[in-house]
Amino acid sequence: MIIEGSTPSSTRGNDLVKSGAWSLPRPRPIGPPYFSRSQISAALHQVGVLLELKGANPFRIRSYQNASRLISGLSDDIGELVASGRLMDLKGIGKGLGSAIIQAVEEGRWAGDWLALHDETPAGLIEMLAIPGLGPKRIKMLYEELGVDSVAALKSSCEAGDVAPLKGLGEKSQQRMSDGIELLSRFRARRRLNVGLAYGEAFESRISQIDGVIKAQLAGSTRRRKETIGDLDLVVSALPVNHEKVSKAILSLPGIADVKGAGDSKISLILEASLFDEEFSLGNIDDNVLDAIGGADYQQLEASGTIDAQIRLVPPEVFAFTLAYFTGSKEHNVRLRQRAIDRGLKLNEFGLIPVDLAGELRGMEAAQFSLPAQTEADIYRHLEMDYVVPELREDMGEMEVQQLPELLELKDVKGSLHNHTTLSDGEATLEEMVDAARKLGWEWLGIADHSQSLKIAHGLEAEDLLKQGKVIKSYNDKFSDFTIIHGTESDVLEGGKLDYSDDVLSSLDYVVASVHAIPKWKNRDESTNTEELIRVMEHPSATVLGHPTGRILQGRDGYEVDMNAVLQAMSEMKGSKIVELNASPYRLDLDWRLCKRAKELGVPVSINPDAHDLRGLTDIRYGVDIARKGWLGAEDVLNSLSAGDLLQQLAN
DNA sequence: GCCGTTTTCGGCCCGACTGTTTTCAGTCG
Repeated sequence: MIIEGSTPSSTRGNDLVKSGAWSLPRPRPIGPPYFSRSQISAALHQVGVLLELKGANPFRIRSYQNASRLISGLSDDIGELVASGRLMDLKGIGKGLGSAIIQAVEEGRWAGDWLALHDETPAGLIEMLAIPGLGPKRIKMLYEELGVDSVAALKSSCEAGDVAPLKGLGEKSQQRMSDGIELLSRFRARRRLNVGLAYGEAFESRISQIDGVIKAQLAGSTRRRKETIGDLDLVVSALPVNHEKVSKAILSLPGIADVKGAGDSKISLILEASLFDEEFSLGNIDDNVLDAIGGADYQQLEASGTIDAQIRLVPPEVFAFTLAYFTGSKEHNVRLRQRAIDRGLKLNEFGLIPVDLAGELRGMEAAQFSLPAQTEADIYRHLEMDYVVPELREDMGEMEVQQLPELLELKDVKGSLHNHTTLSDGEATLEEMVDAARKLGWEWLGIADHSQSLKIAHGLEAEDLLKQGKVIKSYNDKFSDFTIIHGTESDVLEGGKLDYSDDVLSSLDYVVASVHAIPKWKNRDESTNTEELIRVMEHPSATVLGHPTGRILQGRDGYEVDMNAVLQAMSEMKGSKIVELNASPYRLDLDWRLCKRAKELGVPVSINPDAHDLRGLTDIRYGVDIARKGWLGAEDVLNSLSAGDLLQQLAN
């Protein structure tokens, strides 16, 4: 496979591989456009992987992968982009890819060579890419030499000893493949941000306490606060004289299930839950979410799961460079290196080195000529840039923008709107939830229990909802230092209608409109869903669009919906229409890539833990992480408002 | 397959680790 950064590669835990949906997407019945942006992106990705297995030119493969990423990150409508002829203005889309995409979008037909690639590649080869240590070149060889075309066939070839005699392989490689197949059967998908942070912070803390360690810092996608984490990256600073000792100490820490490799500067491990002092616990999960991620077996599965970790051991003067290198996304790092090159400098994990000084020297040897950097901010300063916080290092505009925004912080949060109590499917009473919110230092709390139609979550009858309103009013009359704000999470009903009568709805401070009939919505096409969401939000009482796509991370994809169009429509509606950023680590929906879009359109964001118990309120931290990643500042979210200002805005 | 203020060909990031080798290929991030 070609060289990859810290973004998920085609070889590991890819959704397309996992679901077995490995064929080119089918066109819509009517068009153009016959394909959506995400379908085009998926097709490019697939073709890239198939080209790897065929042994194509690595740079050609990279073109497909770059294009896939480029297309998936667009905010423009793909149909419009094609129709207006702007597609080929994109850097990375040339004649070849451009014409293939145009043909697909305008005529609903994939390029002939793309289809041929699918036909000639056995599906089992794609499956084999998931085996650690096995890449496209060896898969190709195994297929050509032994006819191995599936994981099962590879297993028997290993057992028969047919693999070891092949050129470039041996007993150890054969054993490694056998072990890899065994590992595949263990839970090895990407993990959600909260799980990655739990492992990462615990491991970081353990390494920090090792004698001789100057500093240990979590890097990688966890530090960037991606919604899911492939593996952990840690950078450890220690004097070279201590490296051997520190390395030994790391390898003897608890929680290590396996050592994949250990050298002077790099240790590669598999961690398991025995890393934690206390028993690994998930906290309360609402039933709706639990269903989507595997039901009752899930807790067990999560507790027996593993996570890979890479540790880099470096001398102190190199630490900032290595930290930056293993924190930035591949794309951000490419841009940074280019910026360095433009200034006659070479940037890598060892330093920022003037090209004319280093000459032919490489790696650590060249690093002795590096410009000095105590912190990452020093590196950005050398490159004549403002410091870019880790969350923004995604090449999503941070390299071009004149001034980076001042981002939201957890301390800016004064409350959150969407939370549940025991009246519907919560685990804590109204009073308990309010106490917990006060302890977090909040000034207000929104209560939005489920509405009557959602029987499975004990949705409130109108009468009970109004009664709850009276209890809340008497509380608010009694206390002046805290305000409860009364709403509902109204189910979105057939035809884009809201639950409860208009009278009942208009008596509330706000209404979160949420789709729960996920199977039905997943069975419909994008335009129907998009129209229906827009129709819901046009209801005068609808204030907040709850978990906008219904996705459950690592559980199910959301329904198809053009969120750009929904946000655009919301920005043009009368009154205050707000989009939720659901802070539950199982959802993190609105996606961070769309937070930036909401900000540009002036649609306010409400970060909501959707708490079903006391601990659930603290999920707000993941919402703040994702909001920061989506470029949001305190002024872009409702959570930073005082209760009075919030009520005034909701009354609009 | 893409790109170009070294522009239509030749480069496209590159270092660590492993297992196979005796100088390197494959994998990984």
